[in-house]
Amino acid sequence: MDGKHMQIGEVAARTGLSLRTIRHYEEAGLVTPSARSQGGFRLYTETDVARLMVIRRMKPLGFTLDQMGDLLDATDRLDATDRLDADADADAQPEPGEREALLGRVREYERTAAEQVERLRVQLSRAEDFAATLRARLSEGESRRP
Amino acid sequence: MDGKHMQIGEVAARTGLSLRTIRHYEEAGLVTPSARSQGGFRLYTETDVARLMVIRRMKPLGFTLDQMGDLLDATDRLDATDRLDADADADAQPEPGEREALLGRVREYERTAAEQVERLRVQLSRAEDFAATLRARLSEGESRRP
DNA sequence: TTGCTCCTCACGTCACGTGAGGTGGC
DNA sequence: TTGCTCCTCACGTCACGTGAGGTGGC
Repeated sequence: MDGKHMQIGEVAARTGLSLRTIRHYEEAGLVTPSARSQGGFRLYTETDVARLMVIRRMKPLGFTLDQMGDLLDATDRLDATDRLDADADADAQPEPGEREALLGRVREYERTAAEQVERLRVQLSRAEDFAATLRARLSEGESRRP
Repeated sequence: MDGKHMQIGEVAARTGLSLRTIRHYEEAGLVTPSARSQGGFRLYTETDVARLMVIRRMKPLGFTLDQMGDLLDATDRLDATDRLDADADADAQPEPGEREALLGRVREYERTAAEQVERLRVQLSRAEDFAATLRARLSEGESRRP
């Protein structure tokens, strides 16, 4: 542990994800550890952990792993073209249409994300409603035999 | 359709559940249709629909179907003992411990329901957080090439 | 008879959980 | 050498989705 690379256990503790889940995300192509030890242990960087945290934030929105992978890919590419712009390396500019296509993909996800937030709000209010009903049923039941 | 019995399609429309889901809940022992037509069509009453709505309200809380069945069973029995009390039919009183046991079970579910509501709140705020990040990323990306 | 609704298998899927049996590394 | 952490299969599970092939009922 040199502060640069973490084993999967530490990553799990920090992200709140299970080892199996982290490995599953790797199988699904979402987050590949930046390195492996000679013995085959997965070694993660802060960047890897950040990526896992993004996924964790997305999960409640009900996206499939494929969709999350697609969105991560789009934002990665967008970041890459941004960096090319910053470098002002005219020869390395991406194709003119790509940037717009990427933004369009991300916009789509932003739209459905907003929808899913609404859906979550509905679920939350339903859940609160249910919890209140349970409490009412309980106090009613408890008052029957004082 | 005489207003008393509904076929599964109407129940699905009213509850927002799929036909498959309603049948699945039946397999799991949660809601059995009150009757069948001669041809084998499932026929539901308003009570059946109400039960399905309860399940729908519970779903966001992340209970398993088994737990929902257990809770529905407990509240059903509680309602039954309440009705016995009301009838004042002394011979038909439930065993003395049963009522307390049932209330205990319901209390447990009420406790975890409250916990899950908290969990949902966390998820909602994470989701909002993520949606906001996406929006920020988008307006940043859009302003790069005006 | 034609449609639409429903029926029962039964296999598929998604996101992991859960061992089984084995090895790395301080 | 002992522990603890990690590894790769690989099967299991939960809550349904999705046909396949067939029938009910206005």
